[in-house]
Amino acid sequence: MFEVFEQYMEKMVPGLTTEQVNLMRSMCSMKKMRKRQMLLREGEVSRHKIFVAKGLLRNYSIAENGYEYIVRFTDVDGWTKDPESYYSGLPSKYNIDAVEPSEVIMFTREDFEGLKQMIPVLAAFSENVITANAGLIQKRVLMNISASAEEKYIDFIETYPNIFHRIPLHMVASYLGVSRETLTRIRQGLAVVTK
Amino acid sequence: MFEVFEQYMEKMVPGLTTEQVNLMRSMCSMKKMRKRQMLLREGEVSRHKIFVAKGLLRNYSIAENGYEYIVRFTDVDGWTKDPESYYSGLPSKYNIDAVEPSEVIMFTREDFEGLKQMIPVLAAFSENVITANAGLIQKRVLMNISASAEEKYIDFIETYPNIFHRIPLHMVASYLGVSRETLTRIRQGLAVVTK
DNA sequence: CGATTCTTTGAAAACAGTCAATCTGTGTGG
DNA sequence: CCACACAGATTGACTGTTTTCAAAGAATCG
Repeated sequence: MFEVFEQYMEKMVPGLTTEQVNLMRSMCSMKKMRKRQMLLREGEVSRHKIFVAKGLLRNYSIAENGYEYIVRFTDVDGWTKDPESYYSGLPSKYNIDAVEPSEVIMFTREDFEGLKQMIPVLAAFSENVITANAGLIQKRVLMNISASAEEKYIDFIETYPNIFHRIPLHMVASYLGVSRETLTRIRQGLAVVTK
Repeated sequence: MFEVFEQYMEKMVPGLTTEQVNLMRSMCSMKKMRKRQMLLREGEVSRHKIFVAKGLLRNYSIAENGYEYIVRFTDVDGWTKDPESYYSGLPSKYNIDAVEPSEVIMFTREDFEGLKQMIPVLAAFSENVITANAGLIQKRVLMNISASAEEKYIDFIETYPNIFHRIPLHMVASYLGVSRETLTRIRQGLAVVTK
């Protein structure tokens, strides 16, 4: 499982030495997850940076009416956490679970801070990851406030071509903030045009 | 103008020495902005971290139909940039301008990276700022996909009590992704209840 | 004051959500 | 191997929210 992370880090952080990788290995925890298994529950504190080595995770919130709203998917080679709880140390309002059987590598905040002290290039890299994510989420906000349901759907399948076909339709709907039924109709409208 | 920044840094980064603050002063650029003055135009590269010492900034995108969609406000003691362009070095798709007469302190990416090397606590602090912002924007996405126009408006005035009364209604509408007219009607509905 | 800029109003139309029923595929246990 | 349960997807009718368009009414600023 760690090899995926190792290759990712070597690709993303060119100057990284073998000793530094081994240091990271000694500080991380690994976890295999079956489908639907939870990694963070509402009420718990998000204490880890989570790297996805295999599978697909989702961050979601459960509303009072029981509906699940998906705020984020994290595919292989991506990082996730609940930034709010991670930053504040307060209980999270979100959940994280596995959409597919998955494998993750995790670092507690304390350990990762220590690693950044010991591996200077890691600090810059870490900020880059978060900044890149911020760019993506800003784009998403823009779609949310400016686009129709159909445009949002098209944008989603273009932005995440490797995700949309792996998840059930109702999760796409939940991610877009659209009802299942509306999404069904949108897809049929598009299918006619495509034919 | 720098005093605001100095006080902010002393509050947020307790261990910071006077020499380190002076080092930051020597690396920054300052700018006074009149209302509507642009700080980043679509097509330019977002090269700076921007700290707001006074006033209020907005990040927005201009759609093909000419509408402006506001993806973010940055009040005093906040940081902004276009993360996508800042990260990639490619031209930005967004604009940043001043909603009020403002004063900003800016660091180029190169200079800030250098400062982080020289001031270790700065790296951790910087990541914290970005993480805290990520938490806020995640909450916003959740509102976007789960809430009605009225709920979004209420959430906005609760989340940003110091911003909503300083900006024209149509900017609130633009930020929420709602038409001006709808927002007018929502406010009147709420006003009746309040009376 | 005159010119923007901003806000409100009303009526019609488009859009998306809800509800209830049905359909489809998948997998499990008898 | 079949029957059944279950999760997921679709359909139609209806309802409700939000947008659009057009016009007019405040408010603000030089």
